[in-house]
Amino acid sequence: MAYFIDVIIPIPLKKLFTYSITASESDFLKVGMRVAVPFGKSKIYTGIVYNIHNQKPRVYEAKEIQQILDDKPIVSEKQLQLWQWIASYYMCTLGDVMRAALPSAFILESETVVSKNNLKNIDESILKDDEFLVFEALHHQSSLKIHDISNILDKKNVFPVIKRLIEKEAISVEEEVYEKYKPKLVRYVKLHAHFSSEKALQELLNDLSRAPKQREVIMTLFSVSATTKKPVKVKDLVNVSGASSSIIKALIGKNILEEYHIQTDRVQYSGDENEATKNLNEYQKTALSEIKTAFETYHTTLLHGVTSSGKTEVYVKLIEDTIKEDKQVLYLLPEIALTTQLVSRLQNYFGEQVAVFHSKYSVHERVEVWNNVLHKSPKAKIVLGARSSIFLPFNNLGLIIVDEEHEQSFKQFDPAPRYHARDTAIVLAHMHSAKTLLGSATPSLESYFNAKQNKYGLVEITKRYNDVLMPDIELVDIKDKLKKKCMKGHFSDRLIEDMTETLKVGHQIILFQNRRGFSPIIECKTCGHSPQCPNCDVSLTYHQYRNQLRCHYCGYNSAMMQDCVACGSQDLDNKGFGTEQIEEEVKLLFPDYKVARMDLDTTRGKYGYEKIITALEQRDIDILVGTQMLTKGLDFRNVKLVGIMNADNMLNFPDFRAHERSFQLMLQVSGRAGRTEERGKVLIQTYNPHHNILQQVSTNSYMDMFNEQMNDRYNFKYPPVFKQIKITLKHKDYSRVETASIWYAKSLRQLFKDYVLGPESPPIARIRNQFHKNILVKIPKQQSLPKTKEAIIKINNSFQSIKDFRSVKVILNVDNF
DNA sequence: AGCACGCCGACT
DNA sequence: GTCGGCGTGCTC
Repeated sequence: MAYFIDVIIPIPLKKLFTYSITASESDFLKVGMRVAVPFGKSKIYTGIVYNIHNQKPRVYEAKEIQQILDDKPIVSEKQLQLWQWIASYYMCTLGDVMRAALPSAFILESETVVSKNNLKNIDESILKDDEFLVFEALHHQSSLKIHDISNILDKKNVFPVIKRLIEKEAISVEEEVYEKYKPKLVRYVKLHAHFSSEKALQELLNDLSRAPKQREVIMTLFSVSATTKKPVKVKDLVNVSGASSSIIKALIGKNILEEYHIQTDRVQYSGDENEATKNLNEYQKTALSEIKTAFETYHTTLLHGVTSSGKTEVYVKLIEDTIKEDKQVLYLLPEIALTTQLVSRLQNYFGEQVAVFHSKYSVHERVEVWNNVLHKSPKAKIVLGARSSIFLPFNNLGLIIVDEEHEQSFKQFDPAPRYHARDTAIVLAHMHSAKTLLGSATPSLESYFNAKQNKYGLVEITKRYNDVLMPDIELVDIKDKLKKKCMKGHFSDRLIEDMTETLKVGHQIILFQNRRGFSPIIECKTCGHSPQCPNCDVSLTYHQYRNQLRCHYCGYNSAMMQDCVACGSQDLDNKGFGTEQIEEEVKLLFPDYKVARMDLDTTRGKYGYEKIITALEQRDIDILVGTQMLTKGLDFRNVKLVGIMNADNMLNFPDFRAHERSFQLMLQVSGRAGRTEERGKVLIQTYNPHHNILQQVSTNSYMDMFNEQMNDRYNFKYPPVFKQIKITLKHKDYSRVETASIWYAKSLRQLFKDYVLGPESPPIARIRNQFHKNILVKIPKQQSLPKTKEAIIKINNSFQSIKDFRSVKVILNVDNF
């Protein structure tokens, strides 16, 4: 009997690939293990075993696998089920899901390594210039990677050169597979076994009397191991004894000390004993018992609690209950809200049972968390993580909490799988018969709608913790202020007045401006020219601190010019404004206070974000200017005033969710004001104070907003009333995408009639030199979603088979909001 | 996604 | 006449 396996390979290809294995390999292999398989002419990929069978492929000869990489599955059957669900729901391949799901250290790829052929003497005169360069380099270095060679030759396609060198038998190539994960080893020392007897030890100490330093080290080793009663780390021994590591090396060399390594976790929690969880107030208690009751009927419950109502404490109680039953908890948060603040808060209660998982962790750290979850380690009973943590190998989930449920960053937009972590989490919970709790002060319309439709349970907390009042929100009409000449730059007299007052009593201020950089448009006052990105259809944004013009879509940058490139005039004007400019103006208005800025540009790096938060907490900052980063569930005790510089640019954003988002954003920023005792103040500057959303924000009326927005969604057939799939086509040639998208939309219309919108060019029609076209398919509730997707896939296949359209990139985005 | 193959323009 | 551009097709 012949044996075969079907394997998932991390490339965006629909199919699984079949490889042949031996009988003994088939005994050993299990679904979910990794295998290294040859793919194409020369590549070796990591594949996940999807199934094991005896069906010989008919039309091709299956290759043999190269190597088995695990002795136990690293992916469980439940996970593969989830992968399958994601692939079919979000219309992508299993390979796409695999790429997103596994820590990159698990996905080994081969690299071509070039080395000199020593078996033959080469007459260097037969080599051409570039061939000689490579050959020469191999005299200095035993092996070269493709990347090195392209550096040496300074061109990207180096394969022809390599090919010729192989033909001349000057070099040989090999595919090398790297294990990217290396366990972290810590060096320990102990006394060598032959000094275990009293007598031998005495002799040793006598022998060492003429080497006092070494003797000292041995004595220290004794005292350290006597006090700690634990193995002694080389590092500790060096620290305590004050001896240099060369002395220890000498002792190891003389076989007096023995060196050994123990694998340790890179991520370690070192903290105090666990703190008892806090007692809940009346509202929290009610909420908790309501959630528990809701869970008896519903798999998923929405907790709608106003900002600063103490939702976290409620979560903590639920977590406590779940781990008492010896089940795992997944606590999902938007990436940016995963701060030390929250992590340490949870660690105070649950100590080292809390594991953290997010994108700023190194590949090594991620592998360790993965393994801890897989092996049901007590170190990973509670996983606190960003959206990708839904892929961890849970085997016994009891509860998933999705905090800040309304955050759009739970949805992955760019590479496939374009999944929504909140929705995937609910599916994941189902698979484990676990419960999901969604929490937010400003729930997304879809979740609140689901709760209203009785699909989810609904629990509300309407009071803030300690009965602090909701902040007082005031709208400032800047159109009026401009007319009356009461504006200083972007600041109204009202805002300046309140800022002065707040600073005087020693409180802090947050200013919110939803746009980074200094000013989005530079315009020549003489000819009206404004510099554009060469790759995208957008104006370049001026960033003052580097005196640069930058594109926020492709990252293009150039130095700021002195005069207009079109007419040479020096009269350049800034239009619009960003965080940088606000920061600048605040510094001029309040020169005696410390001002800082928090946006993408100031928070790069692993701790960039935390530095600012800590500074604010320690009151090293009086006024913080920032983008929406500020909104993410942070607890700033001393902030009493929040200023929203311009509410209009977000309200006018061309997206059906712009109003809902603006409401959420403004209420969330407002929530930063006055979180303890005193009531906070919020000033919203706007040209249009009568806008319904602004009225709803100022009166904190979620229900009004919900009802009004839902009405629009019914009328205009938008989610959550309708489902939708967005199809984006990209190509560098405009007329090509245009014809392609017209063809695509026409085919869709034959099936879905008026529920197809477009094709339309998005507001920014060209990004990274690719022209975009969007088509939107709206799906009424009664229409089958799987069947709709099938039909779209069919159309997509016919599209791909048209020669002219093959080069057009198609992106399918399910629930593109 | 890679990567090879194959067909056309611009250089020695 | 070769080198190297990228359009096209395949990968178990």
